[in-house]
Amino acid sequence: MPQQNSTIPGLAVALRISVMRLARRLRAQRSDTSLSLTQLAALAALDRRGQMTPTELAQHEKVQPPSMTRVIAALEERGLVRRTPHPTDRRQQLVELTTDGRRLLAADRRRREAWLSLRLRELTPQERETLRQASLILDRLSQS
Amino acid sequence: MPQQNSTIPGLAVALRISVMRLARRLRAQRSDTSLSLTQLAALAALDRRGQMTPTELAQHEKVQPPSMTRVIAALEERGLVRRTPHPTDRRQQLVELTTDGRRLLAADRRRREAWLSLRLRELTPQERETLRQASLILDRLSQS
DNA sequence: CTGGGTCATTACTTTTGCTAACGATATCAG
DNA sequence: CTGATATCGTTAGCAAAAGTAATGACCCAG
Repeated sequence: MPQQNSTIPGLAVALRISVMRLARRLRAQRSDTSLSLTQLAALAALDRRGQMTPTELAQHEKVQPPSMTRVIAALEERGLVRRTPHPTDRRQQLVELTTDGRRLLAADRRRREAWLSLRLRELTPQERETLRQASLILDRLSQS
Repeated sequence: MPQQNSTIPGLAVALRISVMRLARRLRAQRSDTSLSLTQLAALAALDRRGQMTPTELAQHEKVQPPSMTRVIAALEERGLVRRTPHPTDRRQQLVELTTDGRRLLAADRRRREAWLSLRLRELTPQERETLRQASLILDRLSQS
Protein backbone atom coordinates (compact mmCIF):
# COMPACT_ATOMS: atom_id res chain seq x y z
CA MET A 1 0.00 0.00 0.00
CA PRO A 2 1.62 3.25 -1.10
CA GLN A 3 -0.67 5.43 0.99
CA GLN A 4 -2.17 4.96 4.39
CA ASN A 5 -5.76 3.94 4.34
CA SER A 6 -6.59 6.11 7.30
CA THR A 7 -6.31 9.43 5.48
CA ILE A 8 -8.99 10.72 3.14
CA PRO A 9 -6.72 10.71 0.07
CA GLY A 10 -5.59 7.24 1.07
CA LEU A 11 -9.20 6.10 1.22
CA ALA A 12 -9.86 7.75 -2.14
CA VAL A 13 -7.01 5.80 -3.74
CA ALA A 14 -8.08 2.50 -2.22
CA LEU A 15 -11.77 2.97 -2.97
CA ARG A 16 -11.16 4.02 -6.54
CA ILE A 17 -9.07 0.93 -7.23
CA SER A 18 -11.52 -1.39 -5.50
CA VAL A 19 -14.57 0.01 -7.24
CA MET A 20 -13.01 0.16 -10.69
CA ARG A 21 -11.70 -3.37 -10.43
CA LEU A 22 -15.00 -4.82 -9.28
CA ALA A 23 -16.79 -2.89 -12.02
CA ARG A 24 -14.48 -4.47 -14.60
CA ARG A 25 -15.19 -7.91 -13.22
CA LEU A 26 -18.93 -7.31 -13.26
CA ARG A 27 -18.81 -5.97 -16.80
CA ALA A 28 -16.90 -9.01 -17.98
CA GLN A 29 -19.69 -11.24 -16.64
CA ARG A 30 -22.26 -9.90 -19.05
CA SER A 31 -23.86 -12.53 -21.21
CA ASP A 32 -23.12 -12.06 -24.87
CA THR A 33 -26.66 -11.81 -26.13
CA SER A 34 -25.07 -10.08 -29.12
CA LEU A 35 -26.61 -6.86 -27.90
CA SER A 36 -24.18 -3.99 -27.75
CA LEU A 37 -23.54 -2.33 -24.42
CA THR A 38 -25.46 0.75 -25.52
CA GLN A 39 -28.42 -1.33 -26.59
CA LEU A 40 -28.41 -3.11 -23.25
CA ALA A 41 -28.13 0.18 -21.39
CA ALA A 42 -31.07 1.65 -23.27
CA LEU A 43 -33.12 -1.42 -22.48
CA ALA A 44 -32.19 -1.16 -18.81
CA ALA A 45 -33.10 2.52 -18.72
CA LEU A 46 -36.53 1.78 -20.16
CA ASP A 47 -36.98 -0.89 -17.54
CA ARG A 48 -35.98 1.37 -14.69
CA ARG A 49 -37.74 4.55 -15.74
CA GLY A 50 -40.60 3.37 -17.91
CA GLN A 51 -41.53 4.62 -21.36
CA MET A 52 -39.51 7.52 -22.76
CA THR A 53 -39.20 9.47 -25.98
CA PRO A 54 -36.12 8.78 -28.14
CA THR A 55 -34.63 12.15 -27.25
CA GLU A 56 -35.06 11.60 -23.52
CA LEU A 57 -33.46 8.21 -23.89
CA ALA A 58 -30.54 9.73 -25.79
CA GLN A 59 -29.98 12.33 -23.09
CA HIS A 60 -30.21 9.70 -20.39
CA GLU A 61 -27.64 7.50 -22.10
CA LYS A 62 -25.39 10.42 -23.05
CA VAL A 63 -25.66 9.73 -26.75
CA GLN A 64 -26.76 11.93 -29.64
CA PRO A 65 -30.32 11.50 -30.96
CA PRO A 66 -29.28 9.97 -34.31
CA SER A 67 -27.34 7.28 -32.49
CA MET A 68 -30.34 6.48 -30.34
CA THR A 69 -32.49 6.23 -33.46
CA ARG A 70 -30.30 3.36 -34.59
CA VAL A 71 -30.29 1.70 -31.20
CA ILE A 72 -34.07 1.82 -31.02
CA ALA A 73 -34.39 0.52 -34.58
CA ALA A 74 -32.19 -2.46 -33.71
CA LEU A 75 -34.10 -3.19 -30.53
CA GLU A 76 -37.43 -2.86 -32.32
CA GLU A 77 -36.27 -5.23 -35.05
CA ARG A 78 -35.62 -7.85 -32.39
CA GLY A 79 -38.98 -7.23 -30.79
CA LEU A 80 -37.50 -5.97 -27.54
CA VAL A 81 -39.11 -2.52 -27.60
CA ARG A 82 -42.24 -1.02 -29.12
CA ARG A 83 -42.97 2.52 -30.34
CA THR A 84 -46.28 4.18 -29.62
CA PRO A 85 -47.41 7.65 -30.72
CA HIS A 86 -47.22 10.44 -28.17
CA PRO A 87 -50.73 11.23 -26.88
CA THR A 88 -50.58 14.98 -27.44
CA ASP A 89 -47.56 15.76 -29.63
CA ARG A 90 -47.48 14.08 -33.00
CA ARG A 91 -43.78 14.83 -33.49
CA GLN A 92 -42.84 12.65 -30.59
CA GLN A 93 -42.96 8.94 -29.95
CA LEU A 94 -42.89 6.86 -26.82
CA VAL A 95 -40.61 3.85 -26.61
CA GLU A 96 -41.39 1.07 -24.18
CA LEU A 97 -40.23 -2.43 -23.36
CA THR A 98 -42.06 -5.45 -24.74
CA THR A 99 -42.47 -8.63 -22.75
CA ASP A 100 -39.58 -10.13 -24.69
CA GLY A 101 -37.41 -7.15 -23.83
CA ARG A 102 -38.21 -7.45 -20.18
CA ARG A 103 -37.47 -11.17 -20.31
CA LEU A 104 -34.09 -10.72 -22.01
CA LEU A 105 -33.11 -8.05 -19.54
CA ALA A 106 -34.03 -10.22 -16.60
CA ALA A 107 -32.02 -13.13 -17.97
CA ASP A 108 -28.98 -10.95 -18.50
CA ARG A 109 -29.23 -9.45 -15.06
CA ARG A 110 -29.62 -12.87 -13.49
CA ARG A 111 -26.46 -14.08 -15.15
CA ARG A 112 -24.40 -11.13 -13.98
CA GLU A 113 -25.75 -11.32 -10.48
CA ALA A 114 -25.17 -15.04 -10.23
CA TRP A 115 -21.42 -14.48 -10.13
CA LEU A 116 -21.70 -11.76 -7.53
CA SER A 117 -24.19 -13.65 -5.35
CA LEU A 118 -21.84 -16.62 -5.30
CA ARG A 119 -19.04 -14.42 -4.01
CA LEU A 120 -21.26 -12.72 -1.45
CA ARG A 121 -22.25 -16.07 0.00
CA GLU A 122 -18.61 -16.66 0.94
CA LEU A 123 -18.59 -13.63 3.23
CA THR A 124 -19.58 -13.47 6.86
CA PRO A 125 -22.93 -11.86 7.75
CA GLN A 126 -21.05 -8.91 9.27
CA GLU A 127 -19.13 -8.35 6.07
CA ARG A 128 -22.34 -8.39 4.08
CA GLU A 129 -23.82 -5.88 6.49
CA THR A 130 -20.82 -3.61 5.90
CA LEU A 131 -21.37 -3.87 2.15
CA ARG A 132 -25.05 -3.09 2.57
CA GLN A 133 -24.25 0.13 4.37
CA ALA A 134 -21.44 0.93 1.95
CA SER A 135 -23.80 0.50 -0.99
CA LEU A 136 -26.03 3.27 0.33
CA ILE A 137 -23.06 5.55 0.92
CA LEU A 138 -21.70 4.88 -2.57
CA ASP A 139 -25.05 5.87 -4.04
CA ARG A 140 -24.87 9.20 -2.27
CA LEU A 141 -21.32 9.71 -3.51
CA SER A 142 -22.42 9.15 -7.09
CA GLN A 143 -25.35 11.51 -6.84
CA SER A 144 -23.52 14.54 -5.55
CA MET B 1 -36.39 -0.70 -4.49
CA PRO B 2 -37.53 -3.74 -6.42
CA GLN B 3 -35.78 -6.25 -4.16
CA GLN B 4 -35.15 -6.30 -0.47
CA ASN B 5 -31.70 -5.29 0.51
CA SER B 6 -31.54 -7.83 3.30
CA THR B 7 -31.29 -10.91 1.09
CA ILE B 8 -28.12 -11.92 -0.67
CA PRO B 9 -29.59 -11.48 -4.18
CA GLY B 10 -30.98 -8.16 -3.02
CA LEU B 11 -27.55 -7.10 -1.87
CA ALA B 12 -26.08 -8.30 -5.16
CA VAL B 13 -28.50 -6.11 -7.10
CA ALA B 14 -27.89 -3.06 -4.96
CA LEU B 15 -24.14 -3.48 -4.86
CA ARG B 16 -23.88 -4.04 -8.59
CA ILE B 17 -25.80 -0.87 -9.33
CA SER B 18 -23.88 1.18 -6.77
CA VAL B 19 -20.48 -0.02 -7.94
CA MET B 20 -21.22 0.34 -11.63
CA ARG B 21 -22.64 3.81 -11.17
CA LEU B 22 -19.70 5.05 -9.11
CA ALA B 23 -17.31 3.50 -11.63
CA ARG B 24 -19.04 5.45 -14.40
CA ARG B 25 -18.70 8.65 -12.42
CA LEU B 26 -15.04 8.00 -11.75
CA ARG B 27 -14.42 7.20 -15.37
CA ALA B 28 -16.14 10.40 -16.44
CA GLN B 29 -13.71 12.37 -14.29
CA ARG B 30 -10.78 11.37 -16.42
CA SER B 31 -8.85 14.30 -17.78
CA ASP B 32 -9.33 14.51 -21.49
CA THR B 33 -5.75 14.24 -22.57
CA SER B 34 -7.23 13.09 -25.87
CA LEU B 35 -6.12 9.59 -25.01
CA SER B 36 -8.75 6.95 -25.66
CA LEU B 37 -9.90 4.81 -22.78
CA THR B 38 -8.08 1.81 -24.20
CA GLN B 39 -4.87 3.78 -24.49
CA LEU B 40 -5.20 4.93 -20.91
CA ALA B 41 -5.95 1.39 -19.75
CA ALA B 42 -2.89 0.02 -21.53
CA LEU B 43 -0.77 2.70 -19.93
CA ALA B 44 -2.18 1.86 -16.50
CA ALA B 45 -1.55 -1.86 -17.04
CA LEU B 46 2.09 -1.17 -17.87
CA ASP B 47 2.36 0.91 -14.75
CA ARG B 48 0.86 -1.76 -12.54
CA ARG B 49 2.52 -4.82 -14.01
CA GLY B 50 5.71 -3.50 -15.56
CA GLN B 51 6.97 -4.14 -19.05
CA MET B 52 4.99 -6.54 -21.23
CA THR B 53 4.95 -7.78 -24.79
CA PRO B 54 2.23 -6.44 -27.09
CA THR B 55 0.42 -9.78 -27.07
CA GLU B 56 0.42 -9.97 -23.27
CA LEU B 57 -0.91 -6.46 -23.16
CA ALA B 58 -3.65 -7.34 -25.65
CA GLN B 59 -4.72 -10.33 -23.58
CA HIS B 60 -4.68 -8.29 -20.42
CA GLU B 61 -6.88 -5.60 -21.94
CA LYS B 62 -9.13 -8.07 -23.76
CA VAL B 63 -8.48 -6.74 -27.24
CA GLN B 64 -7.03 -8.45 -30.31
CA PRO B 65 -3.31 -8.06 -31.07
CA PRO B 66 -3.79 -5.84 -34.12
CA SER B 67 -5.77 -3.40 -32.03
CA MET B 68 -3.03 -3.30 -29.44
CA THR B 69 -0.46 -2.69 -32.17
CA ARG B 70 -2.34 0.48 -33.00
CA VAL B 71 -2.68 1.52 -29.37
CA ILE B 72 1.03 1.07 -28.77
CA ALA B 73 1.90 2.98 -31.93
CA ALA B 74 -0.20 5.91 -30.77
CA LEU B 75 1.34 5.87 -27.29
CA GLU B 76 4.83 5.60 -28.70
CA GLU B 77 4.21 8.53 -31.03
CA ARG B 78 3.39 10.65 -27.99
CA GLY B 79 6.46 9.45 -26.16
CA LEU B 80 4.47 7.74 -23.42
CA VAL B 81 5.85 4.24 -23.98
CA ARG B 82 9.05 2.78 -25.39
CA ARG B 83 9.67 -0.50 -27.20
CA THR B 84 12.76 -2.53 -26.47
CA PRO B 85 13.80 -5.79 -28.12
CA HIS B 86 13.11 -8.98 -26.24
CA PRO B 87 16.37 -10.28 -24.74
CA THR B 88 16.10 -13.83 -26.10
CA ASP B 89 13.34 -13.86 -28.74
CA ARG B 90 13.75 -11.51 -31.66
CA ARG B 91 10.13 -11.90 -32.72
CA GLN B 92 8.94 -10.27 -29.53
CA GLN B 93 9.21 -6.80 -28.12
CA LEU B 94 8.88 -5.40 -24.66
CA VAL B 95 6.79 -2.30 -24.11
CA GLU B 96 7.44 -0.12 -21.09
CA LEU B 97 6.42 3.26 -19.71
CA THR B 98 8.61 6.30 -20.27
CA THR B 99 8.97 9.00 -17.64
CA ASP B 100 6.44 11.08 -19.57
CA GLY B 101 4.00 8.20 -19.57
CA ARG B 102 4.33 7.75 -15.85
CA ARG B 103 3.85 11.47 -15.34
CA LEU B 104 0.71 11.65 -17.47
CA LEU B 105 -0.75 8.67 -15.67
CA ALA B 106 -0.08 10.22 -12.27
CA ALA B 107 -1.70 13.49 -13.32
CA ASP B 108 -4.77 11.69 -14.58
CA ARG B 109 -5.05 9.67 -11.42
CA ARG B 110 -4.72 12.78 -9.28
CA ARG B 111 -7.54 14.46 -11.11
CA ARG B 112 -9.89 11.55 -10.65
CA GLU B 113 -9.05 11.22 -6.99
CA ALA B 114 -9.57 14.93 -6.38
CA TRP B 115 -13.24 14.54 -7.20
CA LEU B 116 -13.57 11.51 -4.97
CA SER B 117 -11.68 13.08 -2.06
CA LEU B 118 -14.00 16.05 -2.20
CA ARG B 119 -17.02 13.80 -1.90
CA LEU B 120 -15.47 11.74 0.88
CA ARG B 121 -14.92 14.87 2.94
CA GLU B 122 -18.68 15.39 3.05
CA LEU B 123 -19.20 12.09 4.87
CA THR B 124 -19.10 11.44 8.58
CA PRO B 125 -16.05 9.67 10.02
CA GLN B 126 -18.20 6.60 10.66
CA GLU B 127 -19.29 6.48 7.04
CA ARG B 128 -15.69 6.73 5.90
CA GLU B 129 -14.80 3.90 8.23
CA THR B 130 -17.54 1.78 6.66
CA LEU B 131 -16.12 2.50 3.22
CA ARG B 132 -12.62 1.62 4.39
CA GLN B 133 -13.79 -1.78 5.50
CA ALA B 134 -15.92 -2.23 2.40
CA SER B 135 -12.95 -1.45 0.19
CA LEU B 136 -11.04 -4.40 1.62
CA ILE B 137 -14.04 -6.69 1.19
CA LEU B 138 -14.54 -5.55 -2.41
CA ASP B 139 -10.92 -6.38 -3.17
CA ARG B 140 -11.45 -9.92 -1.95
CA LEU B 141 -14.60 -10.20 -4.05
CA SER B 142 -12.71 -9.21 -7.17
CA GLN B 143 -9.88 -11.60 -6.56
CA SER B 144 -11.89 -14.75 -6.05
C1' DC C 1 18.04 -28.02 -41.86
C1' DT C 2 13.24 -27.99 -42.49
C1' DG C 3 8.30 -27.76 -41.48
C1' DG C 4 5.00 -26.19 -38.24
C1' DG C 5 3.96 -22.82 -34.86
C1' DT C 6 4.29 -17.95 -32.80
C1' DC C 7 4.78 -12.83 -32.81
C1' DA C 8 3.87 -8.43 -34.60
C1' DT C 9 2.17 -6.12 -38.38
C1' DT C 10 -0.55 -4.76 -42.59
C1' DA C 11 -4.84 -4.60 -45.22
C1' DC C 12 -9.54 -4.63 -45.11
C1' DT C 13 -14.23 -4.76 -42.93
C1' DT C 14 -17.55 -3.91 -39.31
C1' DT C 15 -19.39 -1.48 -35.58
C1' DT C 16 -20.72 2.57 -33.45
C1' DG C 17 -20.72 7.14 -32.64
C1' DC C 18 -20.72 11.91 -34.45
C1' DT C 19 -22.35 16.31 -37.24
C1' DA C 20 -25.19 18.37 -40.75
C1' DA C 21 -29.32 18.73 -42.97
C1' DC C 22 -34.33 17.82 -43.67
C1' DG C 23 -39.42 17.00 -43.29
C1' DA C 24 -43.19 17.11 -40.12
C1' DT C 25 -45.20 19.20 -36.38
C1' DA C 26 -45.75 22.51 -32.54
C1' DT C 27 -45.63 27.16 -30.59
C1' DC C 28 -45.33 31.99 -30.29
C1' DA C 29 -45.32 37.08 -31.72
C1' DG C 30 -47.99 40.23 -33.69
C1' DC D 1 -55.13 33.87 -37.71
C1' DT D 2 -50.66 33.62 -39.78
C1' DG D 3 -45.85 33.73 -40.65
C1' DA D 4 -41.55 32.92 -38.21
C1' DT D 5 -39.13 29.99 -35.26
C1' DA D 6 -38.20 25.94 -32.52
C1' DT D 7 -38.41 21.04 -31.66
C1' DC D 8 -38.60 16.01 -32.77
C1' DG D 9 -37.10 12.13 -35.15
C1' DT D 10 -34.79 10.65 -39.10
C1' DT D 11 -31.53 10.25 -43.10
C1' DA D 12 -26.93 10.86 -45.11
C1' DG D 13 -22.22 11.03 -44.80
C1' DC D 14 -18.07 10.69 -42.14
C1' DA D 15 -14.61 9.39 -38.45
C1' DA D 16 -12.82 6.52 -34.76
C1' DA D 17 -11.87 2.14 -32.97
C1' DA D 18 -12.09 -2.71 -32.89
C1' DG D 19 -12.32 -7.14 -35.29
C1' DT D 20 -10.75 -10.85 -39.00
C1' DA D 21 -7.61 -12.58 -42.51
C1' DA D 22 -3.30 -12.76 -44.39
C1' DT D 23 1.88 -11.99 -44.25
C1' DG D 24 6.81 -11.82 -43.11
C1' DA D 25 10.22 -12.70 -39.59
C1' DC D 26 11.62 -15.76 -36.32
C1' DC D 27 11.84 -19.94 -33.05
C1' DC D 28 12.32 -24.80 -32.24
C1' DA D 29 11.44 -29.97 -32.39
C1' DG D 30 12.70 -33.70 -34.91
